[in-house]
Amino acid sequence: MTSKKTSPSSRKPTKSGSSQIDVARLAGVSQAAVSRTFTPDASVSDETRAKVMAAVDQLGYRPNVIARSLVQNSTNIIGLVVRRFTAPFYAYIIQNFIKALQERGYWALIFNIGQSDELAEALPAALQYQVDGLIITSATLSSHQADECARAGTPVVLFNRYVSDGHTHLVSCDHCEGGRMAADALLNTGHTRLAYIAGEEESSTNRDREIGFVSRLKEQGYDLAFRESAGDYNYEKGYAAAQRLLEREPRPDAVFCADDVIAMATMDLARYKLGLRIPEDLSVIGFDDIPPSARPNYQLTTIRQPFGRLVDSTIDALLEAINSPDTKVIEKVVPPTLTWRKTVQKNN
Amino acid sequence: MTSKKTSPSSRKPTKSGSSQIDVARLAGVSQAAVSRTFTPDASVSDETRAKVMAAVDQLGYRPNVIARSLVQNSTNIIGLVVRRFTAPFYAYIIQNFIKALQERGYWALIFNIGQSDELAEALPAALQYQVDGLIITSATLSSHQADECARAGTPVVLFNRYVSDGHTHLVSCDHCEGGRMAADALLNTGHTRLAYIAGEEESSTNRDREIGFVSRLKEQGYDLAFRESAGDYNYEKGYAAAQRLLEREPRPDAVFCADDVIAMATMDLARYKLGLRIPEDLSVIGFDDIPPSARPNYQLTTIRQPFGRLVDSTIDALLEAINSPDTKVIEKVVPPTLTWRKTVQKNN
DNA sequence: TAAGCGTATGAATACGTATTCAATTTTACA
DNA sequence: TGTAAAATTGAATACGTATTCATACGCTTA
Repeated sequence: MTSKKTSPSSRKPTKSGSSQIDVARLAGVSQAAVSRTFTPDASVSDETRAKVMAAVDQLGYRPNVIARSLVQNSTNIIGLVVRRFTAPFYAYIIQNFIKALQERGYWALIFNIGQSDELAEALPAALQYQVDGLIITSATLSSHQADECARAGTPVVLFNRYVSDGHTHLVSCDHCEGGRMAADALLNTGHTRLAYIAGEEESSTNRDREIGFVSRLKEQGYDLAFRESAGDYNYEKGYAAAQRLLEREPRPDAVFCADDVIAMATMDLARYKLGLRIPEDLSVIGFDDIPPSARPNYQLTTIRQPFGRLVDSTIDALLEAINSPDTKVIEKVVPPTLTWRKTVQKNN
Repeated sequence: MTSKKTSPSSRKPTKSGSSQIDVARLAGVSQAAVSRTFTPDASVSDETRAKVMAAVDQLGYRPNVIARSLVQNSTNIIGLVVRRFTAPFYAYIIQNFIKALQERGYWALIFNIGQSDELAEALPAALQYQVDGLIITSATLSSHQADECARAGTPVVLFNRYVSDGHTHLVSCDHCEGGRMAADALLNTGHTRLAYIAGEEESSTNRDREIGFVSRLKEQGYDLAFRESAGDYNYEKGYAAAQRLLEREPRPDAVFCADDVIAMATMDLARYKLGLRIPEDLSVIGFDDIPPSARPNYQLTTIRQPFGRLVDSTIDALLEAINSPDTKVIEKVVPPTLTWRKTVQKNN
């Protein structure tokens, strides 16, 4: 029983914790035996396993996942690049991602970016951490960045950004179709003076929603009579935009808001500042169907992004790409649905 | 130039990416030289650094942080154990944690738990990932769990849970004091029939807020005339609790809600279901001061938890514990402030 | 009892990096 | 120009684990 190797007590003072070697010594077996005890389907006798576990308990040993990751070339960590963290829709999405990943044995390393271009800093960091895969929400990958990921062998799935370059996996709600559904909902109920309040102008989600909305109006022989821009998906800015919109004469009789938060701001302004009745004096339709939209005093009619399907599809796509690296590019577009509540006037 | 060592192309097919050895070969230097090029303050000549960087560019090499973590015994990852992820207050807190950590060179590995007892699963996972430290929100650490962290040498800071066992670092808002402030605010404005709507009964935050509120009432010679419980920090349950509360006769003239979400639900019910005016017919005071409370149609008077100070203090405490492991137990209690808006009647 | 085969085991090696140590080169100063 | 000091370099080693390979063991079957 030589003691040439460093003992736990002679390590750096910061971290204690024993290794498989320590366990092996105490149990009177080899380090390999300890490793096998923690490896499913490995060949270990009940006897050695028992000896090992006894030593494990005594030392309070816990496997070092970092070391395992190094040799197995897989961390079981998924990088989650995230913007607009506190926006209700994304708060739900992110939580669902994390939960769904955990259920499949992965953990989420979060990269919070303020602006889309901060992706340039987050991406290298994620790759250096050897994440098994990457989910990017609300930001676009430049072709250079996509290359970097490819070189690192790290699969990426874009969430709710549609960029069909034939190289990047993506899962997105069909925002364009959602815009069309909103148009249909308003036209079929007899509205004629239609308005759109935009969210973040630079985002593809905003663009697609507007394109779908306007193109359907044209198809039916209508024009977009009013347009205002909040400039961001944000209650305060939405409130201000609604104010600019509704002080015009004549007023629109229906407004499609780029998301539910803006829609709620519009409703609050219309009702409590301008004294308008909804939907009698003004119809409002939103996008997302976040939980607050169902509250009694909103009862917002809105285009629903199907949370669950979006999250599941994204994770499925990512795991597929991880497990079969040569899989062809996945571009999944999920249709939204219309949640009909009480903010669109029916009997026009 | 022997080729005994495995070349990148003969590795597992899943991940490519070159190592320092590949770079060293191409640059005609030793692996140590490459390592030093990426180590701040290491001694490398401009010449070799240049050769190395050229090879790095050519190969698209990127350091493997996992391998570095193994040898340096430090991952630069902080585990963030989180509940009630989508509650607005926590969404903001979590985002701020992540941002503040990133600014200090750390990354957040998220562990989402549904119930407090799921900590039992999350904790071992976090420790196995060799996180440098752990922040636990809205959940309590059993003494056994605290022991496990101590054995692993992983510092822990509890956020907004007060358990003075003399062993666990913690940072918390002074919820008890917040309750007292709410009581003062209502009593000083002449209210006499006071109510409390509880949130999650099992949580220490709810308990402390109520204790502070009630004890101050007693001090001033008043009793808590009404009590209802939502059972959770949640709009729908808050709405239902408010309904039970406000159908009683005589009604309270002021209600302290365990958090802003419940307060908003109470306001909505009172105004739009019962036709009450706020604050003329009913005063409402909340807790947290989340951004929506400032919206024009709420203008909620509320006890503010100082986001920034809480987050900074928590991270300071954690980094302190990481860098000087023998630091004595930190128990930082941050006082709340009163944000006076328009939901408490003044002229009684 | 002997042959045969599956099962258990430990030694050795690899993963990609940082760091110590000794040797070498360069610089600074007289 | 010579010498001491400083800066640079590469070989070797360590971090904690999984895994290959060869060996030793135990059991079944004839």
